[in-house]
Amino acid sequence: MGMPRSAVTQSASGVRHLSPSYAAAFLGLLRAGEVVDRELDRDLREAHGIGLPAFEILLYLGAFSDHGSLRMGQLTAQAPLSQSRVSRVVADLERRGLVRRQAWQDDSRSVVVTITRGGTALLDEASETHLAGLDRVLFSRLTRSEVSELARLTAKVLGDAAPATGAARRRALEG
Amino acid sequence: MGMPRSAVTQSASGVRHLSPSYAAAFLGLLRAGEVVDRELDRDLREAHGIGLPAFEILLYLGAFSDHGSLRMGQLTAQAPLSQSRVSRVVADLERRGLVRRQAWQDDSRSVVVTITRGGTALLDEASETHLAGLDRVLFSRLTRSEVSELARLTAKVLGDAAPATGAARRRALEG
DNA sequence: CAAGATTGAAGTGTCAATCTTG
DNA sequence: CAAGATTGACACTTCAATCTTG
Repeated sequence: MGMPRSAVTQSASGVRHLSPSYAAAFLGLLRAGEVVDRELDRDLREAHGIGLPAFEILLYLGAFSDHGSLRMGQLTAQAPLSQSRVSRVVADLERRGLVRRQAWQDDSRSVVVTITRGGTALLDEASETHLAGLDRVLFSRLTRSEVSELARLTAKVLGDAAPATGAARRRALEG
Repeated sequence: MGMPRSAVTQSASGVRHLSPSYAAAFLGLLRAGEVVDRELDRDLREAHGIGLPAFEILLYLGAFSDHGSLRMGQLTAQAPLSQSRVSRVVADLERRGLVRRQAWQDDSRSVVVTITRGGTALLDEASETHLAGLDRVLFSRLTRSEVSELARLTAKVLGDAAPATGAARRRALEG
């Protein structure tokens, strides 16, 4: 199985390497991901003082939770960040008064994170920045059907393997 | 211009956010890039003690240069790394005896990096690891035409903006 | 002891300042 | 002063150790 023989060629020096088309797909995927990530992160930092990871956490709390609250474990499951990273980002958000942390009633080992009024306000503003950035670096460059195709291809690449923090994510989604 | 209105919807809480299809393309691109990068980096580190950035530098020297030599500026232009990062990686490679650095004859401000015999040997081995990893995480999951399509879409996203270290890259390619 | 979360140490990367040569 | 490269200080991220509660 695996890649067809034509994917690999031999350079003058004898080193086996990828054919141009395969190299373009590989390098393109890595660099496009980097560029989009970096640009959006920079936009948010310059305009609102928070990075993309912090923005995503506010977004999960503000837009994809029932009452603006999620436990740390749930956040770790959704964000493509390690448990320790989520912990540090949330601690920073709390320092800025954008979220609140409190022990969970049912099991005080868990910590419930709740977005504050100020956090919601920042989220609203930052969402506009984020959407504008996405349009600029990604969506304005593709047709609607190309967006769908990109979604399909990347999903296929990701396959079963859950994004980034695979094991932790799967565990948390089950628990 | 930009994205169609259908790309943005309004959640119960009133926050504007991406429609599922657009979110999938965005998140998919970022996470697929991260996963592929991370896996290939780990493969190389475990098997050969060098990361993906160092591997790419050896590859440029060993497979895509005329006599195994390139100036620092040329390396910076090709690798998606900052000038300072290239400097540190090359310094590390020299410590391990995989490359050699010497002042350039024509202009001793420049440094010429040359891959050593040991570096070439490591490159040969690491290339096999790298190709196997690429097959596992990327190419075995896509058909040949999907690989082409991914290359086309990511190139479109990258557009004029040169990958990562845009300005530096363009400057160096001209000089 | 197991689960949930935090923290210390270390790796990796960037920006800005610096050093050297033209 | 400008160009090429290196270095210092700092930011971000992860792994492993730790702390607390069940």
